[in-house]
Amino acid sequence: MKLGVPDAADQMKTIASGAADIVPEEALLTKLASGRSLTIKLGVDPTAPDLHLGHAVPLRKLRQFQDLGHNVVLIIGDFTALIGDPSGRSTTRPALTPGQIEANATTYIEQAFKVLDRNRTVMRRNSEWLGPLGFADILKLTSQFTVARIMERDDFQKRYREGVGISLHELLYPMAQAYDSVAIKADVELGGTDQLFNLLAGRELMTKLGMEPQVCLTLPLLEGTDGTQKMSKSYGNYIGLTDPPAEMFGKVMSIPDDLMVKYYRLCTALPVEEIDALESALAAGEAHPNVVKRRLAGEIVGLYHGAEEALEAEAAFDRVFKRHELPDDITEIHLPAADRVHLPALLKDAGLAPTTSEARRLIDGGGVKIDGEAVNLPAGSYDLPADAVDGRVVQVGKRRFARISLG
RNA sequence: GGGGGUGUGCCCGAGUGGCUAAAGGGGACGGGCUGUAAACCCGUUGGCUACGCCUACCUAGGUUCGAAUCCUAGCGCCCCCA
Repeated sequence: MKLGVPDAADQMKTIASGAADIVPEEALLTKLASGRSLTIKLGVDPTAPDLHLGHAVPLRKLRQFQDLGHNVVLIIGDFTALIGDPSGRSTTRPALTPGQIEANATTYIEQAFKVLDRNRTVMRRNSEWLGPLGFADILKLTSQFTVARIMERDDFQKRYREGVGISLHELLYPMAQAYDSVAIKADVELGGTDQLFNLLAGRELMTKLGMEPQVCLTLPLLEGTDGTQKMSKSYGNYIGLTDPPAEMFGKVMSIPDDLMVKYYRLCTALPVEEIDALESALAAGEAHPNVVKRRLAGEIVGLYHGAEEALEAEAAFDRVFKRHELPDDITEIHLPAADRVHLPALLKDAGLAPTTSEARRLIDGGGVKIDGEAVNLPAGSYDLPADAVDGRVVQVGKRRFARISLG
């Protein structure tokens, strides 16, 4: 064993931590034991402009590979984005315009390097090799797959059975992704559990073309802050990599307890043994969940913003939610002067409520405070004298604040 | 190519001429409890400076004093036959 490079079995321990499935495990062990630097592939769809912790899960796993001395090829699916990955989808994805794809790719790369090691990362775009393929090439490739095989896929089956439309081009997605693996000669490909089919397609295609097939490593999907649905911007349950520290801390604190260990495994850089210890302490009731969750939030914020910011975020959290004081970074909102202020309009203008109707409901429901005092207005009246709000902090719910200044 | 269905609010889903801004559920939001967790209880859930007004039941027309509800055309989706 070379100095500083763990042997295959030790590497395996780190790689397997948090992984959902490794197919086949022995093949990975063999590859690791060969001693060469492996090529680890991750394909990403530049469909969303902002990355969140869910996207970071495979990136973290890639980082572990890098730290073990392997090389990562990050494939921007600029060409496959034209198809739209049908994985986990109940309907056909809307196709993106090339402009959107470019913009998304740029921000993706920027954010991905918050996690990845630049020196061991190669960036490729799959338009490089998918773009030049002609119809004849595509026919040749499609002949490697059977309809029955493609239709084995859960989501295709489901959609077919339920009569939800499947566009013909969607059937080609797995093949396109498989060809990526061929193009870069991948040793291992990562993906979410919903990607297993696509990953296996790559393995099959490589075998058919006489190459050493890639190993498929799947990672669990990360549930969002609601604890049930997978983290996604469209569900509004995501924790963004670029969220400000205090917000990030708060969001982590709001995840269900049951999810803590999973988050530790998939979202932090803590050693496996330490996480195992935390898990058993929690199970035995020796550790208070709140303490463990605070640590988790601190670790995650620290990862993206630094240890100092993490401490500050925790302090800010305590100030607002434990001692019910005001946060220290309240947005200042300037509004034109007036003798009397119509509160619903003010809430809307200050961005504290989406509409005046919603603002009224919040007021009626006791969800609005001025300088910590619940606003209690007689029915049908929503006006306040100017000095009742000027220079004061208006609060909606527990986490929306704004300091108002008129003039 | 032919025949038959179906399209409701964030989602599911009632409603088949006026009493419907549209039952019920889910979700979401606000309040209580708390550890900004879960569970539980309560309330809200189209817009509007608002005891009223405006816009809404796929789209465009039409019938009617009056339509989400009836008619016509179009669009989407589904099923059966070929």
